[in-house]
Amino acid sequence: MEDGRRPTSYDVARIAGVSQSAVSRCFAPNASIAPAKRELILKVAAEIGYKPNALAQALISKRTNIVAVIIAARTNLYYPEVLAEVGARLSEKDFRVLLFALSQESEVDGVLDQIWRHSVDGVISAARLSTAQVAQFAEHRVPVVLYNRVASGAASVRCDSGEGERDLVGRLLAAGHRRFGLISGPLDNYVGEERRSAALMALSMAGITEVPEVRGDFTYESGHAAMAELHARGCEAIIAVNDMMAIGAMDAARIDLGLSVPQDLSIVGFDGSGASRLGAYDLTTVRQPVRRMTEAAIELLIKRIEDASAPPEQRLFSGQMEAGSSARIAVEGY
Amino acid sequence: MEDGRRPTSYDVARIAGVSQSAVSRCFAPNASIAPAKRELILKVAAEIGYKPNALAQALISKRTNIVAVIIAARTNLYYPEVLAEVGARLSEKDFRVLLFALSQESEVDGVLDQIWRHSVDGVISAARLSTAQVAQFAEHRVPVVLYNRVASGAASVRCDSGEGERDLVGRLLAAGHRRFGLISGPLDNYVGEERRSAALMALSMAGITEVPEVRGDFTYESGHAAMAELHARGCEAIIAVNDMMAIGAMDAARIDLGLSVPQDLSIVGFDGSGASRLGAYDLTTVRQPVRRMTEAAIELLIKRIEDASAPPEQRLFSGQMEAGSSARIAVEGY
DNA sequence: TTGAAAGCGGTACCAC
DNA sequence: GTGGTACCGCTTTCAA
Repeated sequence: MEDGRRPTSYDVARIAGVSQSAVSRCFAPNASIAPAKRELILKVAAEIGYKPNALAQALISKRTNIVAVIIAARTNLYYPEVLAEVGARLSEKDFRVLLFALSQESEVDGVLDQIWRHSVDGVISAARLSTAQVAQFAEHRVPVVLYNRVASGAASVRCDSGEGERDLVGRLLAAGHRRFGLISGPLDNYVGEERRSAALMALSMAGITEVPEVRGDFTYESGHAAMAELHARGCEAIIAVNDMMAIGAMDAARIDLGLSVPQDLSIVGFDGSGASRLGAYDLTTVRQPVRRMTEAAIELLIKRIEDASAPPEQRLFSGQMEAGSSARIAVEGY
Repeated sequence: MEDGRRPTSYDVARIAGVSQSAVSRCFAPNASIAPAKRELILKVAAEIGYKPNALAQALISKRTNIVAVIIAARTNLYYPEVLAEVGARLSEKDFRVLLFALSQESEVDGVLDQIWRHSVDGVISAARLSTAQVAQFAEHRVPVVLYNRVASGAASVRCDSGEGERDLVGRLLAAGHRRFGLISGPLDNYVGEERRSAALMALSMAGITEVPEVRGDFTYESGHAAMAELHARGCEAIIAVNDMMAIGAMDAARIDLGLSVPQDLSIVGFDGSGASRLGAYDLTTVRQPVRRMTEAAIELLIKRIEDASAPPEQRLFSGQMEAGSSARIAVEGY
């Protein structure tokens, strides 16, 4: 076997004195093979270090046991948590992760191309997909589950940003805040816009329609920059649509503007990402149930991989308000 | 073609009235094919949506264009930056990433098994590999590049923690600090131990041999917990072997112990991770040149993929001291 | 239970 | 330049 190439099932067969088919069956889930023969084959296989070639298996069985994970860069400065969870859950189920981390949403088409070529069994997308792109999944018969995104006809798992945001705004209102400022996200981002409109809607129902708004790009820097402007416009309660921008705003408020948080200014975020829990920030935010969400995403995906006719289900989770110390809010029933 | 299966090169050949070989050549890098025929084939291919099957290509050509990336969980609470860089650089070179995110270092063996089965072209490992494991790479003829790890006989790219740590300690000493405390990492972690011994060595050369030490696990929480103990033992300059622990220590110092940083206490970290730059911390640390390091890792890897006989090179980078405001240090030549 | 043989969808080498 | 053909390493009938 030491001739350089890796051992194949034929090598095992030859040495064990059995047919190649027998070797194959030995490594199949419900083989029909005599125990003694099985022992022998496994022994030989172990000796020469034989492992089934995943490529060859996939080529014929039409099953790669690979799931592609697409993640948009900007969207999730907090994605490590999601990614780690997804990876762990998938490997428990014996799936490997082919990762596509986009730096631009425009790269999606190229990624899809690769996905088709590699015949992945399924896809989890935390990047925006157009209707046309979602349609391609159906054409190619590749199940997809969207993570915190929506698209008609596609399965999805998401955290109901609207509900969480309304909760947050309601509590800020109940605590007496009236001069709000909004740090929103890019126009093309689904969750950002969902949170933005939920916040504005909740405010307008309380009679507050003049809400200074600055659009950021989910980064610390953009939140930091937005703060100065909102302060100049008299805002006393800042609603940022994600945690990183809230944290940037908080630093700008405290360090650059010399304000006390939450005495002079209340700031809330959204996500419950790692950074929000840092002691220096202790952000009041809405935590997404990442673990439950990733589990659901994988459950939905595997269900659709195993039964192509399963309908594309949507799962909605609610976030958990985390009362930090970055905002004066009403904590109890308000 | 609408019979459910995806089009193959035979389908294209049949419709275009050419041989299957011609179709194959059409999609090969330096085809030898008549321009007119080429046009025709590409047109038909586009019409029926043909894409070469990566599995079949890989099976015969022995090239998957897939690189496995192994990342250990604890080690890199800052790995998103590394991962994003690696992914971006690899896709520029037309490689896909098969991601293995370990939650336990012990999972490495299982991961290696998957790696062999999937015939990846190369591996980048930011997880510890035993000598035996490194040897397996050689046996399987899979090039590997270690990221911030070392192992004899394996190519590696790393940031010289020793140099950076000595620099940091030297500056703390020059600023007059004498009562040091060390927050180190797990015993089995290479970079952690390298930084730890560099710090202790530098201190001992300055005549300081009594250095209270608490071992953490690279997390915020462990740094936070370590602080109380070090403070109780009279430390006034805290050296944490990574940023997250330094940040945890800083919060403990300021919030729980009511100390002013850096007036009462100096704290330094290591990595230059995203969190260190947050305004509330503005950590004095050593920044690893992540971008240059990932580029080097990929360059080394691709070189070895293309020329299996290329010797396993080691590249060492130096970190850049970032003078934040978390420590009183000597800034100029000391 | 077992082995022979036919593919899976390509690449590569071969005469022509 | 072109098509024929062997073959990559496995799964999957099928007949024995």
